[in-house]
Amino acid sequence: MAHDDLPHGTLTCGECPIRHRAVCARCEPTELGELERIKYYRSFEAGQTVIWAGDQMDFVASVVSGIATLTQTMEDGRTQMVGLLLPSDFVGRPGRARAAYNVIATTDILMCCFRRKPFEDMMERTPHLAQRLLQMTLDELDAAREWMLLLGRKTAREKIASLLSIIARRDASVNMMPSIGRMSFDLPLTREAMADYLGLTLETVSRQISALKREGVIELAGKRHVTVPDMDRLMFEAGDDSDGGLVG
Amino acid sequence: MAHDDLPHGTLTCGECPIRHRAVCARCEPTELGELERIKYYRSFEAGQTVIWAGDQMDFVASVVSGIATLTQTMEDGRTQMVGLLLPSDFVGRPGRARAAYNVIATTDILMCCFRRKPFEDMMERTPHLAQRLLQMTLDELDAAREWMLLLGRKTAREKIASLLSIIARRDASVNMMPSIGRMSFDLPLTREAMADYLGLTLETVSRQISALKREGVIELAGKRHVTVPDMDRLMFEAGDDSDGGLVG
DNA sequence: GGTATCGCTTGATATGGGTCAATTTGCGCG
DNA sequence: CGCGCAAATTGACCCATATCAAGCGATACC
Repeated sequence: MAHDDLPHGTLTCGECPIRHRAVCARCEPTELGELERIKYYRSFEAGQTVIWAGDQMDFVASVVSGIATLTQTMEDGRTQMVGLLLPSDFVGRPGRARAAYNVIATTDILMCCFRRKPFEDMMERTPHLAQRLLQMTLDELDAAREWMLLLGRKTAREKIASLLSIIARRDASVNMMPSIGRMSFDLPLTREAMADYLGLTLETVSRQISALKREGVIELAGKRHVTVPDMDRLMFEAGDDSDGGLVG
Repeated sequence: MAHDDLPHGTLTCGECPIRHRAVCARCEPTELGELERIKYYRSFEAGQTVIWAGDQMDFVASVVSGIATLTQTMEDGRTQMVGLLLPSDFVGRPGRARAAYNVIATTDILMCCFRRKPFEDMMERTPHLAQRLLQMTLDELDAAREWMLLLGRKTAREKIASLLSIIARRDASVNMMPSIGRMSFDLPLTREAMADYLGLTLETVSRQISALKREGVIELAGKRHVTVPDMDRLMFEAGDDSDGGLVG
């Protein structure tokens, strides 16, 4: 199977574009064949719960298309989103018996699943695979820590600006575009989902978006399509380092 | 070298007590010998910066004794703690050229360091080591996500109660004690550090601790020594699930 | 022994964002 | 084309936490 024919979201190596990230067909043809044998596809409709906190997880998976969220919930219903799963993202931790949070489909999604046991067995034997997963997990950890700064110390306005600039950048990286100057993209989340992500209420999200629009930091076409006339301005509003440098 | 003679904080296997966590002398004597050859010790005084965001990191390390914190900082000085390094915790991610945050010694600390390059080379060859690091990183990720819920959705009182119960449990696990009923421990952090951890101001931390004391949830001897008459009560105040179950 | 300092506590006041409630917008569907 | 409903907006009010400020107690240092 040629590298370019791989289904979107297939596990591939670190040299490939962002959407393919764990084991490379070119680098490891034998391993890829083995992965092919233990994989299957599952699809879920928007709103469906893919994994419930406490579930026995019998598979690990990579998102092929669509968007899902990881959420933590308190007994009284307060919820906090703790991660966003976009195409190519991996879910289901090898070695974990149970899930610690809910995975909920935001749009219809398709996932490429691997049965847990054979996947873990394979990981035992192939350092390359364990290392790729380690890299991906470290990336997630960095993102989670960045998010902790946002949740703990940023104002509502900065939180919104941060979220917009992150979505803009992920969008740009998928389309292989630079994320500077004027940019347009669709919001893949409702106001409520944004609020859960940012530790705010949906009313505050709405008010801050209106404020940014009123002040010309963003333009809105409909409720979901955003145009940012000047990414630098948005990054400034987000309170991020002006050098934009992602260290680490 | 007998297993029990290993210096506190040495990398060991998953079957060992919490303080020894990456590679096991009994399981992998050869590898341990190799690790022995590339390791050295470094100590830092309280307040010293061990690693500065943006640093080229030439080593990875495991905390042997003392406490350090991971912090993120914004340009205007707002800081958010994003991790706590206790004895046995690992820092310096293989494959990362630069640090993404500051590591600051809270007390005098001793670290067991491994030169980066040989460590990574060794990881290439030993699936066991990469897998142990993956496990540890997944644990950290779970903790980070738990923390995101706290930062985004908990009240000041719940935040304080959560922090106290986490410290109590870590303390108990180090001393191999159960973490139920009546417990005593020392706070390893100043009020300001607690505030940075919780996304609060130090005044609010102080007020909430006073309130918990006034209401009998905790007792204080001096400013740092805490006694919890009833862990269940504290957990209730923390807003955590009453079943106490750590799923995942 | 006196005093400067640091960590902490407590009080008074200000304010950002939450809460509750009323509309408005926009989209799917008969 | 208009109905119905969910999502989003906007307003009024309130409260939890931040901010600013004063004072306390222990420890270190001359």
